[in-house]
Amino acid sequence: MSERRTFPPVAEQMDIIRENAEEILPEEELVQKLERSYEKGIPLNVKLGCDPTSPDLHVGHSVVLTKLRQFQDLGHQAILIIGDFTAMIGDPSGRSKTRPPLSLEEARKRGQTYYEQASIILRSDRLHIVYNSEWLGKMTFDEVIRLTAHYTVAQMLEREDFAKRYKAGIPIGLHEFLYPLAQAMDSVAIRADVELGGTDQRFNLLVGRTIQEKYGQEPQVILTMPLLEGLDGREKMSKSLGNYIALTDPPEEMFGKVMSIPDELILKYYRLAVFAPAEQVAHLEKQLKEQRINPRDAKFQVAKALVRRYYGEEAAEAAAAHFERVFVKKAIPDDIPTVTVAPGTTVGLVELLTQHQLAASKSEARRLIQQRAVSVDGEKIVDIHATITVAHPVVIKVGKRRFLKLQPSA
RNA sequence: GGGUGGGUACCGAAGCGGUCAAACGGGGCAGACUGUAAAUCUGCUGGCACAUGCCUUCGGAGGUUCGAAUCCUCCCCCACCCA
Repeated sequence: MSERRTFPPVAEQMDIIRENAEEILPEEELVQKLERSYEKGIPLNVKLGCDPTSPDLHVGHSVVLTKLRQFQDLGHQAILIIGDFTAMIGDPSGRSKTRPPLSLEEARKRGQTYYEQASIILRSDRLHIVYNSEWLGKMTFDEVIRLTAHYTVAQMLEREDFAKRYKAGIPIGLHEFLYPLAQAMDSVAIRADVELGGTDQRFNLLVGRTIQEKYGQEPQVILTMPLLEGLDGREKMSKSLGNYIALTDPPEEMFGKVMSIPDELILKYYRLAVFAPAEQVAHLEKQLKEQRINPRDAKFQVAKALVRRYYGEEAAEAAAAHFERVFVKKAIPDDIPTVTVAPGTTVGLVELLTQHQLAASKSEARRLIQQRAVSVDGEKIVDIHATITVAHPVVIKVGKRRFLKLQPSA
């Protein structure tokens, strides 16, 4: 922390920082902070808090993580706060439901995974990881009371999701009011200069400013990033809604998921998930608008770009080829799960589907067969009593994307 | 502490003694179609057996009844209003 760092000129930094940002509040303060940092050679503390409730990071998280990475690349100090303590509260931001709280231990464990996955995007130098139980866990009751005295119920109810829930008669746990305050204490503890978050974090981030001031610090600047809709195109991408692309999804999966987003989201994904340069986004937008490119092809391009970002060129090509093959040409992919069985074994199709997780239950397996979703070696099977004898390799297909190969053991 | 309205399948929400595995919507899955795992249309959507059948489910525990998601008792939980 002590060695002097050099930074690009402030104007240049601001251009990068503004890229894709939804809101920077207040922008002039950020410029001042940057100027001071530039002159003194001291990096800004850029905070990102994460709630380790769901250990799987997805493309939605990547939006704000990428912004943090940009700060790192500019020479600033990223501070990733693992909210192991706050996870016990369960952040209600943007949700209309109370979240199930987590034990400290469990939160720690998930925090570790979070960190591992975040480092797919972040660089490991200029990065501090801290657990907020370190300071929040030590606060005494009277310290907590003093903290809460800085805010009023009416102020808390300004937050949209609280207000909504209150109006709708949906419970709000008292502890949930403590969440923004706890998060604000994180900013105090690490002396944050800037805090990043999604737009749904706006309120919490602003509380940080107020509280920092109350504790005698210069308030942080807040920077919010747009929220990325999930695959359904309506709800925010989230694990619990299952509409997400995980950072650890294999290339083909990633590709396919992008192909399933509604057409209207193509550009947004290009911008926020791929973080493509503004000119390229503009170019694609123009092509789409003038109908010089088929939306399918545009989506194809975005899907490829996303896979390329995480897995490189080769994987991107392969994933594209796979998609082309399986979904456009409806052929069989080259690498499908294979089970070896004793040659000549005869099994009921229904049993087979359930045994290998191609169907959740026998009833479902039957339903699938009746709905003409199951084929064996390219032949639709409609008889629920069908059996299969494995004399040579047999390929079973369920729906569009579930395959299984039965291989007689040699 | 008092009052009122509630707790139904993955979610929302009807049902208020048999015709209830439970309307309807969302979600999910499948099929058709297509430029895609988009959109649209159609079907399916507790489990087991499939021939009619059986089992589990409507906050929990008991009870009434030939028969309960529906009635009664106690309990737990939630919201709102009053104090």
